Amino acid sequence: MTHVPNPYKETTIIDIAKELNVSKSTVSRALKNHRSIGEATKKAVQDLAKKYNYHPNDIASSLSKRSTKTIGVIVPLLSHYYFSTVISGIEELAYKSGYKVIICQSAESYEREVIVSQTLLSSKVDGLLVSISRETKNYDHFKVFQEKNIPIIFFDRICPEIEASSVIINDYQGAFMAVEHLIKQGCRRIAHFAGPPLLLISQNRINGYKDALLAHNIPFDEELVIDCGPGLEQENGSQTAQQMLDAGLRPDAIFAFCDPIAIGAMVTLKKNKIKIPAEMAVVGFCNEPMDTVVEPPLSSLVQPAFQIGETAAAIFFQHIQDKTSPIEKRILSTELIVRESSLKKFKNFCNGNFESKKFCSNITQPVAHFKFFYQPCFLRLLFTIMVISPA
Amino acid sequence: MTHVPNPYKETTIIDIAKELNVSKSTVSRALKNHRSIGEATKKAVQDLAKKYNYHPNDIASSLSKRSTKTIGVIVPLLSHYYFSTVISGIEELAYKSGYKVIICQSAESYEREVIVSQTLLSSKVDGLLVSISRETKNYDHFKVFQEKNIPIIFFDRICPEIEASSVIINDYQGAFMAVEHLIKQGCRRIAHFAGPPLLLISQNRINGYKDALLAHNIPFDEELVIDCGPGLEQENGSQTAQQMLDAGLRPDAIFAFCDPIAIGAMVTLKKNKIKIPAEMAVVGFCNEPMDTVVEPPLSSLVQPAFQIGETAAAIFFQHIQDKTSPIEKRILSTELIVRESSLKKFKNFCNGNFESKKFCSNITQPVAHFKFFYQPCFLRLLFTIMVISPA
DNA sequence: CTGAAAGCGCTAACAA
DNA sequence: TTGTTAGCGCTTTCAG
Repeated sequence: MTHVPNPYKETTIIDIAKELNVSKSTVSRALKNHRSIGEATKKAVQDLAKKYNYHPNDIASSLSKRSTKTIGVIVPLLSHYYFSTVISGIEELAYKSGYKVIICQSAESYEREVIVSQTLLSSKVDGLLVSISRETKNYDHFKVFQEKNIPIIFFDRICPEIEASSVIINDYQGAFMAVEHLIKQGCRRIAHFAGPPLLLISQNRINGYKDALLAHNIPFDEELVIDCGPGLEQENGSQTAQQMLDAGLRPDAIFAFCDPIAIGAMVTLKKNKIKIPAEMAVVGFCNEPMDTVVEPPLSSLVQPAFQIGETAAAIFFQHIQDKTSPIEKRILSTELIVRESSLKKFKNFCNGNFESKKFCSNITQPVAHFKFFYQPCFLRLLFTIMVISPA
Repeated sequence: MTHVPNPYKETTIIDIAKELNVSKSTVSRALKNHRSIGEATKKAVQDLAKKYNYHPNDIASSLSKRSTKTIGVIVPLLSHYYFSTVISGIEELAYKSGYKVIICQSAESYEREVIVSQTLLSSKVDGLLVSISRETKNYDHFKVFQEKNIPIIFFDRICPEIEASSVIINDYQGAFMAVEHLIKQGCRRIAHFAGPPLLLISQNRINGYKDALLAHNIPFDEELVIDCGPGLEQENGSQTAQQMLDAGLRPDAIFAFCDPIAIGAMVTLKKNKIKIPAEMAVVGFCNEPMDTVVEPPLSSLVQPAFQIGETAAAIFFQHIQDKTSPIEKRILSTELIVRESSLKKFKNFCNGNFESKKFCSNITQPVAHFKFFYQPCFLRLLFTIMVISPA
């Protein structure tokens, strides 16, 4: 009597085994092309699997292998270009290695971060890649992973308290370059629209900002470091800029924690008829696509999102391939993209080669090559500069 | 002799059961607060679980319950604001119901779409939410889900061949409204930068475009429907616009398939010193944040991404709660947001109330209320209009 | 080259 | 209120 698979039930290796009068181990092996299985049975099994539209049950396999081939990812917000691009980078590598990716958002909430990390723990992810929420200051929910020997890699917004692998960019250097660039443009009172104070990246950027001033003998003015409050969106930048103006502050440049804030600030400045960059230059951070759309185009620092994702994933694979592989802290260098929003003097930029060293005099780390990333912007820039600020 | 849990092994309900001299079923029940368990044992179990840092193994539970409490999502690209926002909507509902979300990108590739859907099948997702890739024309990989009674809900880019639930916006109506609006602005030669031809949304938008022309006795000119080639990015819009100009075509308006294309086109127009909207008006589709940043701000049609995600998830929950619940095809209405890029005549917009009926004369579906969505843009618009095109 | 059997950790029907 | 037992579908040692 032939075995008829129940149409309301998924076909399993047992169904195939019965039909072929072999054991389920044989089927299991045949299905994954195990070399110790005879060609004939192998083919028979595979054909029947196809015929019955068999799909392996990864859940069962995970349970028995004690590995889910899944990477958990926690980001603050998915709808930020930066984070979704990081995820693409992670996914790309994961995909190539046959890993799945479960993505969770903390929505910038500590509480939710704890909950989703617990979910991920229960889902038995093989590893965790995280960029922490801006509220997080207790890290116990991450320590659990380490106790269970689940590799955890932080990216961008890393965790200061935990000894774990991480991949970040050189925020200090980026901020330093941006501010030094502004100084070379002739700016002397440079405001910084700062990021969420708990985040290391915010602190590093402030430090880069301060040190660049210091390096150029410009006194640091506490008043010019302005907190943008909670939120990293355009409206926060707009509000902060308005508050600044209302307070009678008139810096000649703004270095913003991130691009949306910079763009929001630009909106306010334009509304107040302040000329950018002539009266106030602006530099952002992240080099988001929007930067080339706003007018004038926004100078910014590259955060190689895709590469950051890839790197984080690569470190994860390293850890699971070699359980003893040491913690790795990767620091990617950043790059300053100069666009019109911060370009007061035209002459500096005409001679083709830029001395990157000049831009980063007292940074020990290797310096990113200073170059024009987006060709067309240079052309447009020529044009616009000559028309708008003939200086 | 007390049972000492192996530190190299996760604590399981068995460990707890042994230590407490109860059965593992009791532990299992106590852990989920089953009412038939005595308060005393319940507390003992829960305390010990905490002490041992017990975390349930969802894999085992899934296997035994034959449900993973997981929703699979396939989107073309994560790094599009639209899709990541849809996912946020899905996640929000999923999260509230204790469901996980596995997100996959097809990267606009048919081949990859097939592979990830197979992965999701093997992962035993309880349901699948999909927006298909622009290459997809064979749908067998989705039919498998239906054969296995796994609910599948398409959103935005739905699947014409499969009888499944779906949530889309009224693309036809949106296109109609956009084009009618342009006509009311005095435009007579309106070009359409069309989307990927395989997608239903592209076709619907073309139809809306055609019918609006028809309704206003403007002859349809094949030449003015321009394919943007593969890719929905800014550069595609730029190139297409340049090709159009090079071909000697000078429409007085462009209605683009999506915002990045519209913005790309605007860049080219500006480069060619064509005044927007005076010489050429532009309307996009999706109402992305960038629209308010570009100059002049871009008119567009709202695609309520978050709500689309929520709705798709809601339909999924409906399906799993009631296996027999019928297929549901939800059509959300869209809304035209008028900004400066398409506002040639000021007078039309001064009297407070807009007659939405006028804007959608021959559409049977209920019409979205035509209103200003983004207040500040109206103010800025007043200002700019008066300065730039005093008409 | 193939099979038997013992799990992986949890659930749930049935029994007590 | 609690325990017994039989799985869920697959992997993997060990034995043939």
